[in-house]
Amino acid sequence: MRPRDEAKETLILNTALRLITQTGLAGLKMADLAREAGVATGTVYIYFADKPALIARLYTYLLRHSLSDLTAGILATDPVRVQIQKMARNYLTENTEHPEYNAFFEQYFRSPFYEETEISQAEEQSALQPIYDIVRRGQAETIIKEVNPDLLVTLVCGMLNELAKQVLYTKQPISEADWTTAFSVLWDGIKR
Amino acid sequence: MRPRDEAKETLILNTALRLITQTGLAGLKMADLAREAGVATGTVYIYFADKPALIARLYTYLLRHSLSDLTAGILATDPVRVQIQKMARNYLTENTEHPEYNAFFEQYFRSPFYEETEISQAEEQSALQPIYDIVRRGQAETIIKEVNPDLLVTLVCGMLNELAKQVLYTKQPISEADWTTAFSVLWDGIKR
Amino acid sequence: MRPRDEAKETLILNTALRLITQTGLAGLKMADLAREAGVATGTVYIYFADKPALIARLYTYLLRHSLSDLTAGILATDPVRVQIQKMARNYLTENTEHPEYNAFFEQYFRSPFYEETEISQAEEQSALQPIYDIVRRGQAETIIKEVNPDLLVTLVCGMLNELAKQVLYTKQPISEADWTTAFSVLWDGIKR
Amino acid sequence: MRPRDEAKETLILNTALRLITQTGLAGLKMADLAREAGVATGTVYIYFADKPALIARLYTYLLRHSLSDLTAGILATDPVRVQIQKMARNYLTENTEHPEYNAFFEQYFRSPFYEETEISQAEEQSALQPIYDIVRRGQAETIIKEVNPDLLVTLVCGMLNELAKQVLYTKQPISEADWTTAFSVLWDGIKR
DNA sequence: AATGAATGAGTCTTCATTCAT
DNA sequence: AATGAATGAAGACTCATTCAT
Repeated sequence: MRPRDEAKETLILNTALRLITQTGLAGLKMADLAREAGVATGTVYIYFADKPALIARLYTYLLRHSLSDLTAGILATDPVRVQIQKMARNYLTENTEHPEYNAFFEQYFRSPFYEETEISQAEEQSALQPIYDIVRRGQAETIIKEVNPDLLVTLVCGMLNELAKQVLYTKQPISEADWTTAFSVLWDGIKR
Repeated sequence: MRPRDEAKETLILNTALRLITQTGLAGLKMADLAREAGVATGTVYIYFADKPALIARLYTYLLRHSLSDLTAGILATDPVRVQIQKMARNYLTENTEHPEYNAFFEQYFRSPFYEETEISQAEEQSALQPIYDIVRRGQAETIIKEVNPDLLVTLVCGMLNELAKQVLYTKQPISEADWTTAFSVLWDGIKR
Repeated sequence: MRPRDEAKETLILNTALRLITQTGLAGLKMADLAREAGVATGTVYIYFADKPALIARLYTYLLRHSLSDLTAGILATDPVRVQIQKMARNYLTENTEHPEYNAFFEQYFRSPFYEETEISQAEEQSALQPIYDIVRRGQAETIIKEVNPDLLVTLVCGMLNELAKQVLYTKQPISEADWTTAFSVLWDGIKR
Repeated sequence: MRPRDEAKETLILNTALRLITQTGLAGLKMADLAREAGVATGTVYIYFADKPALIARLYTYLLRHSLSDLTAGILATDPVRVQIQKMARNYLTENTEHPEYNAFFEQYFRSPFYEETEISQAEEQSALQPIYDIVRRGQAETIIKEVNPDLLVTLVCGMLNELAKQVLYTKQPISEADWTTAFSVLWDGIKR
């Protein structure tokens, strides 16, 4: 017998993401997905129980991959300000280079698929953990405002998300000058 | 022969908006819409050629009706900081009390319906005009950072949008303490 | 608007029965049914929620029609023996002339559709009521064995069902001589 | 190279019979059958060309194995009445304890699988031979009605089949009192 | 011979749109 | 203009059968 191809699940998920980016979550058709992935329709149903299950799996899959290298290039010896700057830049880069991820998330939360599934909030939380860690460290060092970390993370992510959207719409990479400005707004906003 | 009922068109649009907020743009079914609006299915097709036309009409309709009260309560004599605080609060309230608007827009841009429409960006821009006006005044008074206003508006709107989402997801109105904190981040970020 | 055609439901049920007789319950396809009934596929779903609902409805429909004229030609003044003979003959005729009914029932009870549905036993019982009535009268007149009526009805129906099957398989109507014999076995079996 | 495993074929047939009893002939899925039998899907196709072949094989298999013990416990010295009573009891027991047989046969004849098969009626007839033998003896001894034996056997089997069904549906074994009653109806029906 | 992943034709069901009233 | 029954193309999912290992 043919061994169950572990890579095929990933192949299907990536193909799904690509199609969703092109045609929207609502436009995803199982037959298209199968054809694009180079498998038969039935094969998709070997790996995923049904369409909602596929979408839910795609969600957790992207969650794990989207924010995975948020800490890239950050040194433990970096001062808090530098760490936050690097991480913010990573976050922006991630969102700019993989706009599909956010595009999917936004659609998913508004879709009929969202309510149906039981997905651990924990997973979602853990992805943002590195951000919380630095915020806490900054507060401990009395560098960052001593307020609810959830609120700070919300505001900072909001700025970066909107910035990423802007980059996407204008289709122009952000200039170094603009990035410097943006980070100064971010940092002045959260520092003590 | 009764004339084409203007109020009925509005009724259908408002019903559509409500349903889209509940079930998503993709989940909107013409039969549901008709039933909820209290008319027959065929009647919807008297006022709108087809589903894409309905959605496009809803888009322009909302564009004209959203963000309308951004300047409410603002006095010309208020100092810049107060004006911005009031306007930010208005913006947040608007987004929190009328989440349908953003919910619709977010979905619309990602949907297959978007490609089909020919609508001027200009209209959208004008809604944000009061924000630009105050930013420029603040810069003239050397109170706000002397940088690209687009960037500032982007970052500020990003913060407020994310905050509004938070309010919606937790279904808890924002506390005064949190609002004070949020505005301090916003203001410290943009002030000179 | 077109008024909802009351006869269409019956048309679909009768068409379904015909197709099931030809191809078996498992062979019934909704598209075939629609085509044969001369309506669109979707129309079937206006009158019946789904396939199981259609089958369940067909069951109660046939139940009501199958044993409806069991008492045809029976006079209140007939003696018990004559009443039973007439009713037995009616029952046999019914089963012979409408073999589809029994064919459907037999398949229905064994099918995956059966378990799913909630159908009142009461309905089923009431169809056999005329038989029970006569049995009770016969017992009251001390003409029929004083035993559990359920058992008597079971045995008598068993004889007649098998006889009907025989008629169907041989495709020969039962001779008067055979009927006389059959009824003598039936009557001698239940009489005191 | 292992030889074609005779026991495995029987295992598959018995598993098929069990599943058909539970879910109906139409509900039998080859994948379920394989799993329940503890073999791979493909293995089933080594022993049987396809689903119709499997069903046809099951039919002849059951024909040979059912109704086997109809004469168990019957002594040549028993009077006709006792022989018939014992045989009727055997028949009832057989049908009650092996409802799968009748369940399968009833469905098989109605199914699309039936048309395809070429099987001699003769084989079926021979199983009922012992019943015919006793009936003839009873008629020779002028104890049983001097009528067409086919008709008598039909009626008697009809009673017993219906009784067996009753037992199955109520899931209660028949009481001795009920059996006595049932046999009295049977015997009074056929005796001179 | 045995395995079970893969296949894809075949079904059920939905829903935007039409049309007779 | 209004109605809602009817339409049928389109899409999700199943399952008998094949085939690479």
